[in-house]
Formats: sequence, C-alpha cells, structure tokens
Amino acid sequence: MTPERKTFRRIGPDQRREAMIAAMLAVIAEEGIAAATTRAVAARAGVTPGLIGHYFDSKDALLSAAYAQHMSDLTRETCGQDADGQGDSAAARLAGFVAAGLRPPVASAQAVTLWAGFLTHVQRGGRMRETHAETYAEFRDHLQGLIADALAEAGRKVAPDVLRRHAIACNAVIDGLWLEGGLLPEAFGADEMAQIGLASVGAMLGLDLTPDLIDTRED
Amino acid sequence: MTPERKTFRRIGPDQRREAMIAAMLAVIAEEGIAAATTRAVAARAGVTPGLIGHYFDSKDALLSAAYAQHMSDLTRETCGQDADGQGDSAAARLAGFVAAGLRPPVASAQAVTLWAGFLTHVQRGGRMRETHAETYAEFRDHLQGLIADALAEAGRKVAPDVLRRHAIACNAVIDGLWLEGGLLPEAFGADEMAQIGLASVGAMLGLDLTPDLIDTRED
DNA sequence: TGTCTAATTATGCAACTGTATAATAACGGC
DNA sequence: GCCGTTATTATACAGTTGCATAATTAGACA
Repeated sequence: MTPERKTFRRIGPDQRREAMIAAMLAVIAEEGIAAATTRAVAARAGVTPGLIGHYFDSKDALLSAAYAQHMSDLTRETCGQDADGQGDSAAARLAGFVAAGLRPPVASAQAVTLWAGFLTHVQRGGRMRETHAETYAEFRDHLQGLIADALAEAGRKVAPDVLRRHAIACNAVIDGLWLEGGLLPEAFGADEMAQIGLASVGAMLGLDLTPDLIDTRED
Repeated sequence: MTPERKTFRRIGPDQRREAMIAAMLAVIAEEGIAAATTRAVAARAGVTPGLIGHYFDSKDALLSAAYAQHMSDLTRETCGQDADGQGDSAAARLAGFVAAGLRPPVASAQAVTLWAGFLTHVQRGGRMRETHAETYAEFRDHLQGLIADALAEAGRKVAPDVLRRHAIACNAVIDGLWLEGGLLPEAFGADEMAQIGLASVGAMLGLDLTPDLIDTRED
C-alpha cells in the first residue's frame, strides 16, 4: 500500500512545450479561461503541475505562448487561401480571403471562445498586447494589399488614405461577422456569414465578389 | 488601543445595490475582471465584503447585474439619438444611430474593456448569455427598423430576408469598428471610426449618409 | 428617551491558487 | 550493464478567494 509514484515518458523538450500549449488552448476552449489553472492545464497535458515551471517562466508566459500560437493559426488559415488561388484574378483572391475568414475552422465558436478568453489579458498590456497589435496589423495589411490589387484590376486608382479606410472598414465587417457568428452560432445559417461578408465587402468597394468567383472546392 | 470598528451610514437598499454595481463596473474597467474580487469591489463601494452577500445571492449575481446595466447603458446611449432626431429624415436618423455607436461615450476604451471582461462569462452560459442574446437582438432590430425606413424613404422596397442581412451586415461593421477602436485607440483618428462607419453603411445600403446629414450638435 | 429591526461589520474557514524546492527515475552514452 | 544528466514527480507553503456565521450599531418609530 505504499504510495505509487506516477510513471512517465520523457519526450523531446519542444514536443513537451507544444503539448502544454495545446493543453492550455484545449482547457480554455472547453472550460473557459478561469478554469485554466496550472493544475488543470498540467492534468490535460498528462503531466504534473510542477513541470510547467520547468518549461515556462510562469503561467503567464505559457498563456502568452498559447495566445501567439492561436492567433498565428488563425491568420495562417485565413491567408493560406492566397497560395491556392495564385493564378486567379485579384477579385477572386480577395473573395477567397474574406470567405476563409468567415468559415470554419477560422470562424467557429471555439476560435471565438479562445480569442475572448485571451482578450482580457491583452488589454492588461505586456507581451500579449504587442502580439495583438502585431496580429491585427498583419491581418489588415494583408487585406489592404488584396483590396488594392482588386481595385487596380478593375482599373480604379485610389489614394492611400482612402485605401487605408477601405481596409479598416472591410476588416471591421469581417471581425464583426466572425465575432457574432461565434457568439451566437444558432442565430445564423451555415454559410450565411461568408455570403454576407462577400456581399458587404463587395458593396463597400464597388466590386463584384459574387459567389461564382469564390473557390468553393473541398480539399 | 482597542481595535476600532468601522463606522458606517445606512442608505436605502436600492442605492446600496446600485453603488455595488457601480463599484463592480469601476473595478473591472480600471483593473480588469480578474481583479474584481469581492474584497476589491467591496472596498471600492466603501463597504465590507460580507455586505455583498446581503444584497446578492453570489458574486456571479452581482456580476450579472453589472453586465445587464452596462449593456443597457450602451444601448440606451446609442438609441437615444432617435428621440433627438424625430423630426429628421429617416436617413438622418440612421446616420445618427451609426455615429452615436461609434463615438464616445459608447465607443471608448473603457466601454470595450468592460464588455471584454464580461465576454468570458457570457460564453459560459447562464443568465449572462441570455442578457447577451437579448441585447444583441434589441440592438439589431432597432437598426433594422432604421434601415427599413431609410430604404423606404428612398423609394426602395426590399424583401424581409434581404433586410435582415442588411441589418446583420451593418451591425457587424459597427461592432467591428467599435471593438477595434476600443482595443487600439491610438491607431485611429478622433472621429475616424464614425466617418468610416457612415461611409460603409451608406455603401452597403446604397444610400447617401454624408456628414451633413448627421446631427453633430453638442448637447 | 428607549427599543426594535435589519443593515452593516468582524471573524473565520475550507478550497484553491501559483510556484519553489527536493526527491526520483527515465534514458542516452560509455 | 552501469552511470550521469535532467526531465519529471512529489511535497510544501504562503497568499487569495468566495462565502457563511456571529457580533454590532445605525436609524426609524413609539
């Protein structure tokens, strides 16, 4: 009846770090950030709480790493459309980007839940605020480039500040639809947000982003 | 040197409740929701922690009440424009609504901080989720009515589902601009969000919501 | 002024938090 | 097969949290 010590496997340091980040994301997504204690995250990762301190300076450091990873995943999955549609027209690439940001896996209750959990810490400043600013800028700049190309393709030339405002506005619609769709999934149709997003961005830019331009093939 | 007991004043139960809600909102806005402990809120309200239990079933109940109050304040301040512009054209009332939602005090870092703090709890379900759904529906329905009036005024008749999508889209731009402006205040000009919002909503609906239609008088 | 009510304070507690430290054992190199 | 390194576990601790309970006292009413 001697207390048995837990058996374990040693895995590479990088894999262990990633496992802990994945565990943190899973706990936040499923039970909320309040439940993401060191003990809960460690349990999810299949290790004991002390190990977190061995790989991260603090719980906040792990949280920061998880946030950076989540945002990186989201932007990669959204921007990834471009690689696929490199041969298409600029309008089609813009449409693909908009739609990708408003369809799973980018647009999902889980993704929004994660983002919301981090939001509080983003506002408190520090490393996470920097990550937020960087992510936002990267996303919007990318969108701005696509808009510029699409407008140029249509033979329209716009001043830099007008272009900037277009990017801010289009980014806002996408963000708003993404957020509302994630918060109240049952209030909207399956692909409704993507369609509304395309129609809205098209109307704001005076371009035709009709569905037949979108790459809807399943990979 | 006997330990002195804190002196206090009795105030009406309603005032005490309101003071506690105000204290909760103040603490969340200034120090984040993680710092909104019963002790911190009580201290801010000038009472001892135990009194919270006397007026609210639990800390969560107080949090719910504070959330409902905050959202109620925001919608009232946004919709309040209508009363002022009752004599104006439908387009002007729509423009006033959009601009009101994208200018202080509705659009402010503090308002967004508060909203963000609550967001986590909204997603966990319960009373706060209901409040969220109600608030969202109320806001969007109001917006939809204004859009319908403005379109009718312009002699345009639209099907109900088209109208619904317009409301979802316009609501999304407003939400997105409101959010981004609150998260990164330094990234945008003073009245930039309101102007972008008006231009975007106008473009999406095919209406002219130019600045001269907006009621910009100071009260 | 005296008395009653309940609003308010004071105290205590059990659960949980993040993290530091020491003990242990897995696994690669010899 | 042994050994050293260090990844991993076990344990401990001080601080904090929400809340329940008992003790007080402010203020209304007679």
